[in-house]
Amino acid sequence: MSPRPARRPTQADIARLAGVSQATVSLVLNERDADVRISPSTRQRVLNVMREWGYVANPSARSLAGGHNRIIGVYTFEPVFPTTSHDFYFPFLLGMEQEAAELGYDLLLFTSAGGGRQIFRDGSTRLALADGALLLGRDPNLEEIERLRDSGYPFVYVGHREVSGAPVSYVAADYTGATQQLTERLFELGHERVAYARLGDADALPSRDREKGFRRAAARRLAGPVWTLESLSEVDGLVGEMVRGGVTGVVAEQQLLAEEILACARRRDLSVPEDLSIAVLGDSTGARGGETDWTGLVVPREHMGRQATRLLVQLLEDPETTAQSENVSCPLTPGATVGPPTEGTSRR
Amino acid sequence: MSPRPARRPTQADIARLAGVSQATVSLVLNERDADVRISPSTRQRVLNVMREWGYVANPSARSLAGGHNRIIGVYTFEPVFPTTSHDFYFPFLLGMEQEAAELGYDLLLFTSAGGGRQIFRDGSTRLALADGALLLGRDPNLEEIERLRDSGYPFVYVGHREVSGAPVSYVAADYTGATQQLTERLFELGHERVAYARLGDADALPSRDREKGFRRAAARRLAGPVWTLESLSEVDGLVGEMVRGGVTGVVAEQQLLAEEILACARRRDLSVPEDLSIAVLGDSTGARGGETDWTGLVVPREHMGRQATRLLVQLLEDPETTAQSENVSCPLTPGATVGPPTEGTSRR
DNA sequence: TCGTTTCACTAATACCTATTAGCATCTGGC
DNA sequence: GCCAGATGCTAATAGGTATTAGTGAAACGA
Repeated sequence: MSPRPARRPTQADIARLAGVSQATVSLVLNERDADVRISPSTRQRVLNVMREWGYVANPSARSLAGGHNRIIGVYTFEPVFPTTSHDFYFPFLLGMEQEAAELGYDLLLFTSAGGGRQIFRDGSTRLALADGALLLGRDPNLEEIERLRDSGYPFVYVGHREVSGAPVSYVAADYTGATQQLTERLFELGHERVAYARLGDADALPSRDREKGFRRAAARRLAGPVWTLESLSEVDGLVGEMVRGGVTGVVAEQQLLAEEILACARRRDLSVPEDLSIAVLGDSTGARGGETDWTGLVVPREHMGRQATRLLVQLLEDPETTAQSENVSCPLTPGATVGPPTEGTSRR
Repeated sequence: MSPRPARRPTQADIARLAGVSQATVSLVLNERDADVRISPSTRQRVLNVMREWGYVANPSARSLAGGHNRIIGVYTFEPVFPTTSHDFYFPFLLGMEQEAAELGYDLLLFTSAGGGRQIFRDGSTRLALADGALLLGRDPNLEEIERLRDSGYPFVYVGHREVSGAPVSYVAADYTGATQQLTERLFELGHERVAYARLGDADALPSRDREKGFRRAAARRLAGPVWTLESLSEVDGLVGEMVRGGVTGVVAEQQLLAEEILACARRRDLSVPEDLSIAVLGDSTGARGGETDWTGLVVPREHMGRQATRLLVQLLEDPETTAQSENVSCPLTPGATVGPPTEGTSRR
């Protein structure tokens, strides 16, 4: 075995040592027999020199010459740490890793972006180190996404995402469909007035998607109101209004909100699910009070990660494809917080 | 905003559109004012064209021109899936991600290697897509490691690793030190005869490291025997021998073995830790029977991941550095399975 | 012997960026 | 007017690989 080279050997080095041209080295390396003939003795000589000097092709040069590295980038709009954040991202990443492995792609995690995360810095972006990228995060910078779209760089957003101008590709959970099903379930069980409650911003897309599903299910029925609360301190008053207004079923957008509704109902000696049924539209990733068997939906994070990866590879391998959006359905969990209303509970 | 380009614009395109040279585009992009002056009007004109056409620098070209992309590869010798395997790898990955983030590097997970994993394929390796790589796995191909070493490609192995020829860099858990401490702890508590038991291969490096620690602690004492078992069915006989031989403390290499020893001791109405103290030298990653408060060591996976990443970056940023090995100490867990022997338990 | 085909390569070039010596012009001081 | 320095660029080249038109030599058949 030869002494370690001071720098990594190039094809030009191998060519000189084997007494052939650099083009021949490339042809031998890439087994281009169908196009250009190489004699067995020349081939063997080149391979021997490669092995002896530990030649490794430079992927940057390869990429520059041919265009692709089969690398998928993963960019998050928040740092993956602390751990609570990691719990949110982990199932997505798991799905992405599995699908990338099956499709023969490697994953480049953009960990270096640090605290003040920007896709573009100094006029360029590290995302371009990968053939294309998967974007995810709860509070993304829309201008950066639009700029990335305009740059022609292939990417898929994980989550429902609408931007100004031309559309972007995304894979979203079908919150609308799942919320509609849960709400219809309440009506089918005999609940006549069903309300919708959320905590915080009504304009966020996932929030609007869920409300849309609720309104669809409630279209031909006596719908209950849609409430937007600023803080948990308003929940007790809300439960009071529900009782007075004859509401026997509620669809709660966040698990935290659902838990508070449950607590207030118990304080009022209301039984759940008979006096008040509660369906929850989110599975809190920091699930702490694991005692309640909630009726609700499961956010299909792992499956979304897989789907997004598959869609991105499709975009990469067929550059004529325009922006695509796909929905992944949310499984429902039957749970114990939704059931038929008590007879005579039509408190009107 | 101009229509999306059929292909990504290059610096040559921007130069033509702005009426300057490609070199000027590069200088503007990289803010090279200290070296070459660019007038404000020219700068602005170039920046406008870049923004208008969504120019993104090609990192492959950048790398080829300048040499580094600040990417660390992560290569595992087994697929990261199924999930049991992922539980093993996850803490290492967590440490690596954190350290990479702090040092300003991105992580490239080599997911595409698939089932029949080889570092080298078709004369090249995808590892070279990264500036350097972290290797980990329980059953690596030593020839491939040696070949990689000889290629001059920078890497660090996670775990104690010895190969023929020149050494390789690695970061290992200090099993020797921790085992020595646990064994000395038994002696200090009054145990006079302490045995060592393992299940399976005595030649594996982590096994030898642990035994080494045991022998050090036992050097000036009445050491108990070192047992190597083929299967769990031999454990009952072993416990019988311990009783007859006056052994009151045992250092078990694997948690599975320790659990079986505990079960056999209970069947013989031996109390733990008084009649028989059990120290365990591994934290099973598939920890299932979480009821026992084991005295033992913690494998510092996350810390090892961090350390390996730090060492690799050191190798990358100082190419004159020779192979390094570092030990990460294993924290001890006090637990409840080790305590003073019962008075008069000197059953001899 | 001549023309055609086969064999086995190679010279040149493309890919895109960063770097730097070189050059033309202008300005200010003597 | 001459010279030195400042200003503002540019032409050329390096980095390493993949690709292909072109070429020289050998073999074969008429």
